[in-house]
Amino acid sequence: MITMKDIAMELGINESTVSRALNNHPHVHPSTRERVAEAARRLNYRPNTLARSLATNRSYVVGLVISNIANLFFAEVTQGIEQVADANGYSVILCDTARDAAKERRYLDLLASRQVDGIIFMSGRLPADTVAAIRSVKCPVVMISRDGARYGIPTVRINNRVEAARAVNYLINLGHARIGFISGQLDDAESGLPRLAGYKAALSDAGIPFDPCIVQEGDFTMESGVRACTRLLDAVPRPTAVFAANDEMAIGAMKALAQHGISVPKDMAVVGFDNTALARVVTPALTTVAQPLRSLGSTATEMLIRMMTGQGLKDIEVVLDCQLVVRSSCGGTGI
Amino acid sequence: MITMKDIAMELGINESTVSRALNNHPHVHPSTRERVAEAARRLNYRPNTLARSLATNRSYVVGLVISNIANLFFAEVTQGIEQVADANGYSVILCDTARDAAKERRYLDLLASRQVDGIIFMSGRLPADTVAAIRSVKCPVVMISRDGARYGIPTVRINNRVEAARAVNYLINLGHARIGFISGQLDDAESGLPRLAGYKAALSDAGIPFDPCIVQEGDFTMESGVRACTRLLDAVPRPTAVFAANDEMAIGAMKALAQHGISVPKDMAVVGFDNTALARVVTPALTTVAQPLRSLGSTATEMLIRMMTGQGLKDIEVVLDCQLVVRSSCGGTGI
DNA sequence: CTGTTAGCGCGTTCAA
DNA sequence: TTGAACGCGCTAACAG
Repeated sequence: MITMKDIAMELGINESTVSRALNNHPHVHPSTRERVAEAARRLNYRPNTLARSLATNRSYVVGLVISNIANLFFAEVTQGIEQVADANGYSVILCDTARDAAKERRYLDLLASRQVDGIIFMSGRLPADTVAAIRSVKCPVVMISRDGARYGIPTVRINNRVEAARAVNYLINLGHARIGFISGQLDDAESGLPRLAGYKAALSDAGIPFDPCIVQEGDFTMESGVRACTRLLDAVPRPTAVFAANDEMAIGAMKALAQHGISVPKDMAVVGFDNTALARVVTPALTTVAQPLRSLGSTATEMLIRMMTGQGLKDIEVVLDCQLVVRSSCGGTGI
Repeated sequence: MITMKDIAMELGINESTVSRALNNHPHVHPSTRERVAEAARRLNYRPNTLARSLATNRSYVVGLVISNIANLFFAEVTQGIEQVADANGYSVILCDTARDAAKERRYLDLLASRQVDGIIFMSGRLPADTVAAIRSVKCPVVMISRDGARYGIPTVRINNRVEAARAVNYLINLGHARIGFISGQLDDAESGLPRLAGYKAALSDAGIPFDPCIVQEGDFTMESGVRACTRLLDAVPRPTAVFAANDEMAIGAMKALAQHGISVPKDMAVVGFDNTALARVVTPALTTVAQPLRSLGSTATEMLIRMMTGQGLKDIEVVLDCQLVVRSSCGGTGI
């Protein structure tokens, strides 16, 4: 490995002069600056970021703690994060926790050891010890789609209640009065309960009575969507539309409908939530509440950068809007 | 930040003794070891990995250069990589190149600056300057699904020719004699040409003449699959089966068939390639050549670790097998 | 078994 | 504008 010392010796000057020249410090003679640059090029010098970080106490690395990178939701958010991080000179260390709370804490510790300048967290629930682990890391942390603001942790999220209501209102405006709902786990304080609440609120605002018989709990998997929808089909009267708390369950619902020979959207309208690539790929293409996936990532990263550079935040919580993307599962044209 | 020096002073002993105790070196008195451990716990000591890496010249970080993390193919491979890396004490720096060759080289340079112990590369083609950039990084590199072996770079891959033939043979055994093919870009030396070659070989082995009219080139996107399949439907005689070089195009094909009222698999069998989550989610669920996605990642990482720890490799190239997963697009039962 | 010394590569004083 | 000296936190070599 070739170091600053090497190019200093090569030029018969001092190491610190090399450092200053390479880092574009103000008071270096143009000629020395040029000689240093030339020598660096010629010797194929590569700065050692580790040493620099140790000396400056800034690593230009951010940690990303995520529950499942093979899930399109996280993968798309991750892309937004990586892009903004890189554009600002930061590298991203990827930590996939597989929803294991112990692993989450281990990763937080690891990242602290690695002297990351900041952390983006979007994994798991927030029990007391996880919050404690986050606090014990001394660097800035931003959360995505979690209830971090309650603990004073800067957060980027959507308003799940409002966005779920958006979907239901759309179905109501389409003329549906009997709308089934496939929820996620109701102990999920983010995508579970709030989306159910939004469903209820929209019905209530429209004067439609709430019928628990046409609410089925799933677990965000396609298979659970199949089962939940199958149960919904037994309800009397049978719903004319189904809203699912995420796309995978909505897709499962469409599978169940296909099995029963029920045509979408002629006999049943289906709406999902998230708008990962899955939504546009299924047949018929899925109408869905589109989360701004990349924006969740990029916005969070921008917040984190402001914090890492000591610029401070206007708001501790940023709420982004979703958009209803109408596709053929609901009367749109599809691809 | 609390350092080894702090806990050394606290205990009135020497810094290096602390280091040895913390690192479980052989010759330390059990009692001092315990006192050090206790003090470390009490003071909430966290090792500074940066400093350690600088001193030992090993960072326990690997770089991952990938073209698109929001693509399920890469996301699933990435999960395999991260899992094995973490299990062996390595962290992963994620670099998303967006298929930009300049960005690839920039990232390689960055990773070298960050003193990564190794790199996994699965992005883009391999023009001379990319190969040069890879060589100029002095750490071990492993490639996935690329023609790296030709340049002496250890590689994990599948045999695209053989695996494509596997799918076509399956269709032939099902009784199909007129099998359309939707290829990827033919200038893709990995998933393009070889898969076409496998298609041709399987036909030839079965004594079925090759008809260029029922081969259409796409670009691996769903939309291109729609267009290609639409063209295939005009061929006379019309194919009874379609094989697409990846799942997205196969899904596009199924969309086109649905638009034309052609029932899958009754009137047309469809087979794809890759087996990302997309394949099991579409309706009907897609029969596909299943790449061992996580294994590609984990195997590559295991190779890399062998290299980084100086254990050497048996083979410079590891070829993994695929498996045909039969789902309802082809006569299977689907979900 | 433990202390001393030196050094990893770089940034940053403080003088000159 | 440059050089000399020191420190970042940790590991390693050599004594003792």
